Amino acid sequence: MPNWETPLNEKNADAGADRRTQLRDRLIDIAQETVAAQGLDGLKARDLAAAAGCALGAIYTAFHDLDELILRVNARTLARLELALDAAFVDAEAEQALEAMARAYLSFARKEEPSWRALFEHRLPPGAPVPAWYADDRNRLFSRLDAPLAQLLPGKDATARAALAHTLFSAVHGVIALGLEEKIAETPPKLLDEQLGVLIRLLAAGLMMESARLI
Amino acid sequence: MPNWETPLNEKNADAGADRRTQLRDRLIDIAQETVAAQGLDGLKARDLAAAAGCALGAIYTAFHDLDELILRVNARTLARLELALDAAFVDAEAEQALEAMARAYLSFARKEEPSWRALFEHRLPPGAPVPAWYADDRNRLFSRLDAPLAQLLPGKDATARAALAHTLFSAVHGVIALGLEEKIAETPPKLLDEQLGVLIRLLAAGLMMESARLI
DNA sequence: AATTCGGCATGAACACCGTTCATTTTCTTG
DNA sequence: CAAGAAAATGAACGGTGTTCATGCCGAATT
Repeated sequence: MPNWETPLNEKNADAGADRRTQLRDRLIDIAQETVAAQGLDGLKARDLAAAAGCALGAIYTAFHDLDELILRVNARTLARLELALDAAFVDAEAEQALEAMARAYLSFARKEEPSWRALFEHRLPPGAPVPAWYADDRNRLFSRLDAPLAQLLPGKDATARAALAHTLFSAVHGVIALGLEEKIAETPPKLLDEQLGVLIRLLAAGLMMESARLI
Repeated sequence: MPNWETPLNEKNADAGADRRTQLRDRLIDIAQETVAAQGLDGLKARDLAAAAGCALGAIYTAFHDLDELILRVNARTLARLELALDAAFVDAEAEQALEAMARAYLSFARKEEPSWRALFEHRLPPGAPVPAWYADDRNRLFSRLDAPLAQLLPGKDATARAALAHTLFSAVHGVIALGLEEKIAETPPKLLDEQLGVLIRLLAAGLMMESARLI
């Protein structure tokens, strides 16, 4: 058991910890590039160690699992996705904001398809709980829809709005996920653009009606 | 290369082929049970051979791959799903039929969650084409929506209707998939029921408006 | 400064995976 | 019944993630 409690008075008391986080970051960087280029299945412990210039076992001094490393990579992907959604968020009309975010989501999925797929392909071992920091990162995604929905449905309370945000996001995700999935249908890009527009038009019409009913 | 072209005049000329298909069916049966109980990851070649009472190599006399076996298992799952959707298809009002099918889809996903997940978790090796027989089985799913949509939108042509069916199915699938995905949100069952209802109400309202516009 | 000592990086080794193929076994055939 | 072809077998292969006895190195002590 290391002497964590009494760090010595040296200036580089926890130099070991520094090198640890340095290695962590380097491994996450490389894993991120690997996943972006070859998908989750392209991530191999030995290749990763070779690319990072460290020993195979060193990976397991920085992370408990490869799963933990993958969650870190996915967290970064989520952060990039948030940035992409925010960039699309023109706070003009609520309806247009929702459409812009849906289009941005499709655009991101296309541009970073392997990384985006990794968000949903990865499963932790059965019984392993999702780390709180990852759940938070993910929940922030849905909250992006909150402001437009509040504008569109002022009568709804916050929890109902959060549930609706989740539902709308899931619906858009479903269309995009199955549309990009070549195994399911191989939808031509133009058709997918069009069908996403159809979905949004249908949902928007429904929201308008909902809004009218609540008034 | 076996002498397929000239089966001999014996009564059990192709006894080998019979035993082959017999073994195939037995392996699919066992794999189906395994996937239903433990998910795709629970399917191991050695366990499968042991359960079937055959040699490890015998699996590869019946199937080229484990992937091929998995596709067969998934095809059976698709067939059961089709049955479940058909059972829910009360051909009364189109809107109610669509809702009933969505509810039946959620019910099936809950009752056979590991098998249902296997439909979407499984990926064939990169570059491998999807067998035509599997693509057909999958396309039949969407076609279930065609009749209600035709009733609801008589103006739309068949290809547009097929695309719309695909879109609606995908949206419902997205809500159910992310709702059942504990990694994403752990939606309480009652809330998921409710949100599926919300989605259907929104989409139905949109379809009504679409229908009105087309007339 | 020499010497001990403790903690950490190391990569060979382990358990397990899907897949193959030399060997054995089985069956058909002349 | 013998000879040959055909098919089943499971040990072996190459690959995976993970572990842990080993040796190294830097710090503390005499």
